Amino acid sequence: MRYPTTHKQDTRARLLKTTGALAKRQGFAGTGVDSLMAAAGLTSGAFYSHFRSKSELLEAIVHNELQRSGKLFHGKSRKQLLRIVEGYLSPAHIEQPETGCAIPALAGEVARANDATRLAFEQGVVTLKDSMATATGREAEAWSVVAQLVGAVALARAMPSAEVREALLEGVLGSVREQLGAADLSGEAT
Amino acid sequence: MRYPTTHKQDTRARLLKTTGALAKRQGFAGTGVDSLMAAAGLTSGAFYSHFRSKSELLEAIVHNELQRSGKLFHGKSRKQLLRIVEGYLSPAHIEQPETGCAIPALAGEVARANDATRLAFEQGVVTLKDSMATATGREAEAWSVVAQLVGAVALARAMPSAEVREALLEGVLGSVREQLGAADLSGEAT
DNA sequence: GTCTATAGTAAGATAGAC
DNA sequence: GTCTATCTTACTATAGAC
Repeated sequence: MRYPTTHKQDTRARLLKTTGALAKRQGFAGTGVDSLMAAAGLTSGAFYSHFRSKSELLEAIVHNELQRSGKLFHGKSRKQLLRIVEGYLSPAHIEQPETGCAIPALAGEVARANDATRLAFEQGVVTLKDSMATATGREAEAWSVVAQLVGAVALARAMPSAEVREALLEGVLGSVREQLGAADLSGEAT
Repeated sequence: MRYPTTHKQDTRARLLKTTGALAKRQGFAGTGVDSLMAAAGLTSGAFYSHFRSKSELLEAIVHNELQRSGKLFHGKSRKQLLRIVEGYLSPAHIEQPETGCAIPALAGEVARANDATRLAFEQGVVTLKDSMATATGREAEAWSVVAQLVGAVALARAMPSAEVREALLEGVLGSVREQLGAADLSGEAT
């Protein structure tokens, strides 16, 4: 029985989505090929028709996820960026890593991954920084904002107390608001 | 043959040091009990005389490491904090996670650990934030500084290009300098 | 307290049927 | 392209000798 020619790329796209979500929630190293494939309704035997190894999957996930994140921030106005940042620093984003940004969720594992994976990660992060720079003006300040966002989410997810988490998120949000120039938004277009 | 009564606690201290270093470099989940014990010159059989499980070890490592970090920042003057921050954001710290701060190195794994581990982590982070608050004045700004430090190190370790890493570290350092009030350090004691 | 040996499980990856 | 079955290796954890 033949499969339609689009079947493989469709399956690959589905795999990237489901395995990306699992990796962001449970960690990539901590999730076996078996579980990764089961999440997409397949068995581990089929895995190697799509990826040569598990580390190649991580590379594909990072590429896919950071491209998605990049598009979310790209070309946005100062006002729109502020909205996105508010969502980024929200309790909902802390509690749902599987649908959230891959950068804080996977940074630790990417640091120990191969060059191709780290390069894909870097390109995504730089794109994000560039988007931020359209609002901050200065490059240096854009890096400061990106580091704050990533650090805040990574920290908040590791801390059990809701009060502490909220103090952290609120503090960082206030600081980022200033850096994005929220003060002079009143008479600005979209 | 009897061991001196201090032997067990000495060994435990040594274990916390060596396994902490390994966990910070290779990741905790990615390092087997065998390797962890071998790093201290012991075999895996002896592990369970010191810890009831591997997750109990993580808890002990986090407790030990964050207490160490806490002491490094505690009671320091604005000027001293600035020095420490410069080291924190240095290429040396990025390249040597095993001797560095456990917070960016282990945050991802702690986020998926048990409550006791996450609580120990949180207490360490709050202590660090409190130390920062002596220099920033405002609590919110102290959180901003802590998030920036952690985010910058986590990101830098995952990015392969030295140029990009340095732009990130420099940008964040400049921002943190301002928040720590580096401008008015001229006529200040120690 | 530490060793060797091992139980039991789960991992990454491959082979061959359909 | 996906399945089941399996190889090999590594893991956490335990048992018993010293």
